[in-house]
Order: sequence, then structure tokens, then C-alpha cells
Amino acid sequence: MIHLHNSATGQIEELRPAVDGIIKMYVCGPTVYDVPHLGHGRFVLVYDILRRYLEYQGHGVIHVSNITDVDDKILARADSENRQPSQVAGEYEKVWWKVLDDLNVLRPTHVPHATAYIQEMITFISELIEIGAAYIGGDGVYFEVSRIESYGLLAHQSLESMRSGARVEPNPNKRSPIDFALWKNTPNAEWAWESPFGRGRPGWHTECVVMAQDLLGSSFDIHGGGADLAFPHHENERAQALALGSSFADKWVHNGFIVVGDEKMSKSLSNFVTLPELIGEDDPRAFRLLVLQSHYRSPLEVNSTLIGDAARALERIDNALVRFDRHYDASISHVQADSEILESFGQAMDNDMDTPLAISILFQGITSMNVSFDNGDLTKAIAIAKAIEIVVRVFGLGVTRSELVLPDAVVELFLEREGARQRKDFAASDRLRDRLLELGYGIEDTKEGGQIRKL
RNA sequence: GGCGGCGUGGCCGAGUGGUUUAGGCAAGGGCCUGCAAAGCCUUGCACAGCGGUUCGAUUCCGCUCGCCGCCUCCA
Repeated sequence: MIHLHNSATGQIEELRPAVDGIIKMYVCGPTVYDVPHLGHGRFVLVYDILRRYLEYQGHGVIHVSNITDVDDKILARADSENRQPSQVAGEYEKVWWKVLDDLNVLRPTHVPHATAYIQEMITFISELIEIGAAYIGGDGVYFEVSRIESYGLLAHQSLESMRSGARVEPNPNKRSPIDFALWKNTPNAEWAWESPFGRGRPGWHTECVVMAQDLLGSSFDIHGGGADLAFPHHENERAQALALGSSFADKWVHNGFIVVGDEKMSKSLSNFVTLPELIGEDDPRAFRLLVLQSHYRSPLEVNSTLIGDAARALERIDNALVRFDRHYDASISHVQADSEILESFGQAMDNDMDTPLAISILFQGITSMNVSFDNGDLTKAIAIAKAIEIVVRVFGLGVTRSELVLPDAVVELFLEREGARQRKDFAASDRLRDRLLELGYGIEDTKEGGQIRKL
């Protein structure tokens, strides 16, 4: 079974699903107020890979990831553009799914929206007030953090040190500076909901607790998100759940940031690259490979050089799969995937998702597959190729193996060149090869004749 | 100020108390090829610095220097 780093304990621990064979995972999704950037891309890829791996191992995965469509930033954008918040949210959610499709990310099992859970949140907040864990301040409802003894678990800070180190601005409506808002009263706002505590809208930290528990139950296996969500977002989710007696998430998993020149990529530093920008220029798989080549908890540097390096590395994988395709026929369908490769792959992944090591195993496999093909050991080559194909699929790096349909004009040029080569008219054959290259088709001459493929 | 993390060969980036190499990209040499492409083979005194533990440390401990993150909206 996979072992994962649990931010709650600081240890790498074995995942033990509460329900055998089913893994329940909640991943905090985006606030849809702008175009997603590389940081969003990384978290989405990390948990996509985790999910694919767990499914590869035969587990059922219930993957829940929300869309935050109620938020101050959405409102601010709507106001500045003089339109409805729901329009803003709708627009950027569309962009979000487009980008995820481009990145070949599997859709979560459930995608709850905050706006669809307002009533449930109101009920939840009422319960917190009832048991005395939350109180009504002048401008909203606050959670009384001191109610939770273990508050600070994810921040790795004691309640006391959090209190003394709090940098939040003092708010006379709060009993303590570290208390956080569950409900914000906005009596005159257009975009607001009626509640027993006044007209307003929910705070950010409540939606995930409510939606996660609605879809996964009061306890589940994995709660994931970016490292910057550990505190305060996840800490506050946890506090609310615990106040009402839930055990909530078993493992807290946090991925590292994208960095640019050693600095965190963020809006405030305006050093971010958006995903549509990246995808527009490069093979989206290059970014996925870059993410795989670093450990998910480490900071990851991204720049055009590194994306280019990854794109070239990708060619090595693609070339290997093309070579596999060329040799594939019914006669070798019974060959089993190389178990040694799959075993080391599993060991690497089980160790806190060591994808960099797993990737190195993949590349080593590619080399030995090529060697086996070169030596004419077809059975061995195919066995390795089959293992490679499995690993590539778990990583989500596969290309759609759509039938390579060549336009007639290309076929004509290709056959013409084959003829020229046979006549040893190399001047003509090279000219034709250049023509094909211009059209986007590459040729490799092998013992069996020329091989053409789209580049 | 509190807490957490990092510093590996030209670049990115794993890993490990010792004998065999992470891996990718780039660079040099070679094989293959009509030339290429693809592929293969091969080369490069890596583990921030200083001490300590140890038969032996890049890997454990301490200190120093440098860097980053969280503590505020943030993936």
C-alpha cells in the first residue's frame, strides 16, 4: 500500500483506507475568479497522478474536488467589470475545465460548487453556534478557535504561539485575533443569502468541510491541496469538523509550490505564468513530465528552458512507444508486461509518490527495450514495452494513439522517395525528405525500409 | 519573532552510512547510416563550509554561511 507524508504528523505513513478497496480523497479546488496558473496546474497534476496510481493498484477512488464560486475576489472582479459574480465564476470555470482537459486530467468523481451548498453551510454554522463553538459578532459569525485544543496541528504551532504571533488586523467583533469568519454579513449587497444570522455570504473555510462530509462522510482518507492551504484553510476546516465530533481527514497531503527564480509563483509577486499561455506554446505533457520529474513536496522551478528539456525527454518516450507500435501484432499479444519494471515502479510510487525515481525507472526501461529490439530479442522487448505503456498511462503521459492517417499527397511523396532511395538517387531522396519535413513528417530509414510519422 | 524546509556534477532533479550507474536535458568521443533520423556505447575529480560520531559520511549529530516557505488572500 502507498505511504504518504501526512502534514498532521510530519511522518510518512501507510495509507489505510477506512473502507477496504475504496479510497476517499478530497482536494481543494480553485476559486474561479481568474485564469489558472502553473501553481493550479501542479496541484491538479499531482492529485491526478495519485488518483491514477491508486486506481492502477485496483482501488476504487472517490475523488472530490470543489469549485469555489462564492468569494470576495469574484465579487471584486464582477464589480470592476460591471457584471454579475455568477457570470465571472461561470466564465473562469469554463476556462478551468478546458485547461484540465488539455492537461489530460481525469475529471473528479464529484465537483461540488459552494453556491449549491449555501443552505447546508447555514445549517452547519447554526450547529456550531448551538454547541458554543461559534458566536455571532457584530458583522458576522466567528469560530472560536480556543475551543479546539489541537488547533495549530497543521501549522505546527501551538495555540499560544499562534495567538501571540497573529498578524491579522485586530477586529473588535472577534473574541480573539485568530478566530475566523464563518459568515460575513453584507446586508446591502446584491449577491447575498438570507440566514438566521443575517443577510450575507459564507466564509471560505466552511464550504470544504460541508461538501467533503456530504460527499465522503465525516471521515475520509486523504485531504489534499497546495502547501499554502495547510494554514489557515485546512486548519480551519479541521477545527470546524472536530468541533462537531467528526474525525475528518486521516492523511493531510500538501504539494509544494511552483517557483520562478527561487521565489514562489504568486499573484502578488506577479511572476505567474498562466496555464493557457503555457499550453498555447508547448505540448502540455511537457509540463506534466516536469511535475513528475520533481518530488511533489519540493519546490519546482519552471521556465522555458526546463519546459524545452522536458519536451525533448518526452520525445524519447514517444519514440519508444512508436517503436513498440511498429512491432506490435497478434503474435505477441500473449506476452506479459515485464514484472520487474512494474515492481520497482510500484516501490517508488509507494514511497510517498517518488515520481522522480519512477520516471528514472521508466527511462531505464526504455533503454533496455531499445537494446532488446536492437539485439532482436523481440519477446523481451515487447514485455518491457508493455510495462512502459502501463507506466506511461498511470502518469497520464500517453498520446492518443489515433490511427496515423497520412494524406494522399504525403503518401505519394513518401513512395516517391522510397523509389529514389532504391535507385540510390540520394539527391532526389534527400530533397523529398526535406519536403516531407516541411509538411511535418519525419522519416527514419530502417532495414525494413523507410518509416514515416507525423512530428 | 515563532514554525517548517532546502543547499547534489553545465542545468533540472532523485537517492543512499561503504563496494555498480539515479534519471532527463546539454556537452565531448565512438558505433550504426549513402547522409540523416532514431537507437546504442562511452567521457566528465557531484554531494555548501567547518567540526564531531564511525573502521568508513554526500547520507547521522552540532555549528556557520546562503536560500525559500508558512504565520495575511493565495494551489
